[in-house]
Amino acid sequence: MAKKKEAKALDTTTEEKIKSAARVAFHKKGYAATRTRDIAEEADINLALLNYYFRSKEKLFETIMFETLFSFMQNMAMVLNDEKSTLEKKVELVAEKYIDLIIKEPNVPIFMLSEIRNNAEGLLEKLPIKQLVMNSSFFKQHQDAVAKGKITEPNPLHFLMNLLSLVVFPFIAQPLLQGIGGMNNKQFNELMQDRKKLIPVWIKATMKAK
Amino acid sequence: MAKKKEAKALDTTTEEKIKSAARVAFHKKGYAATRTRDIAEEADINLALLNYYFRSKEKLFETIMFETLFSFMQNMAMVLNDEKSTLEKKVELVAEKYIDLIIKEPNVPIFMLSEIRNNAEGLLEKLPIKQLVMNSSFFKQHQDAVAKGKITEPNPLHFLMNLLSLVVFPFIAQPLLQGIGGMNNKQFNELMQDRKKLIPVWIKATMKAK
DNA sequence: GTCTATAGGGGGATAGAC
DNA sequence: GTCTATCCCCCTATAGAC
Repeated sequence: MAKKKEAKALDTTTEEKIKSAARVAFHKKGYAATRTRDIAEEADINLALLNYYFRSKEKLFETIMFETLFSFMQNMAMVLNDEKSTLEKKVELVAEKYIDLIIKEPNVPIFMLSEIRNNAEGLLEKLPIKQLVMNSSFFKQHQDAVAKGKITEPNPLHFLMNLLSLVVFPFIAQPLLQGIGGMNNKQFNELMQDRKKLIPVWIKATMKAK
Repeated sequence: MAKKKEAKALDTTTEEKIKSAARVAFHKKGYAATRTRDIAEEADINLALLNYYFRSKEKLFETIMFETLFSFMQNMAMVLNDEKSTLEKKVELVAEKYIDLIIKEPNVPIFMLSEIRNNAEGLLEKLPIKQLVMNSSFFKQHQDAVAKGKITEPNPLHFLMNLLSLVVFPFIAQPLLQGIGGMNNKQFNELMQDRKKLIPVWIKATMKAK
């Protein structure tokens, strides 16, 4: 008793150091292309320690993957289930919050979606993502708006897809878009900042479109 | 002289068999997670032959990657540069054509974008993607429309991003969306079929939004 | 808990016969 | 061109000292 909870400041415990290094590596290169040696080196510990703490590369990956998915869902849930905000406000919040979030961690979306694709059943069945979305205030408000004739397309999945598409896709295609537009990272991020304001306007326009 | 161009029917030459198997494997699992042994087995040839034809896994990958990117760009160029179609018509064509294309090969978008991310400079500098888009009829028509006050947001990159986002992203997030919506593949594809008609309507709505 | 050293296996590539 | 057999490196995981 003395070692376990000492360093909670910035570099944290050994276990946390390993997880931080693993998170960066897995998010950047995915499971297959990441080597445990790189993680150990980046965490500034020995390779054996990694297995001491996490038993195997796969277990370590599962830990990181679960935390990444969980954090994503938690953020999502917070916005979609806020009973006090209108549907329009929720759209604004999703755009603003996720654009900020992804600018900080631009590799997370493609990482998540790639790895989910490799292991679809396994990963998703453990998290109650379906209920989270289908029972959300967001979905109820969408149904109301459809009933009142404020939204023409009745399928809420299209609405959610459109919102996520406009927010997330540009980051997934970032290198391609920078190639097309001749932009550096700073210019690209400025473009994404624009979208915080633009996406809610566009989404609103699609609601009444026919 | 007699072996090289005999089988052009369906299963094609040995080289083509290897490429077909490699294409499927790489598209599905990416470079790192694909084993040359799997490709050889799937192509129904010996592992040594793979190296005889392509010298290395990496060279084989580059071949597949280049062809995939080239095919994508060629399709893009054909639509964006058709001088005879209006901007609205081009939007319709992109939606229709790419949704059909991606339903047939649902792994290609995330494959392309993942691997581009791993090797951004190298892969994109070889293809004239910037000129292709920036000099396209599509971009000129967009500029015209902006000048005539028919489109409020003047940056053509936003326009292109929005179109590609709405078309491509749902496929990238397919397993997640199927999880949320409780859909099987057939139901998902039907939803994508809807979008062929819906996306042009939505895009048109965003043009005039403010 | 942390290290060094090494076992053990998998995967890419090649030698050489046919 | 195509095969079998094999090399050899690299990576994960573990044994065992401290």
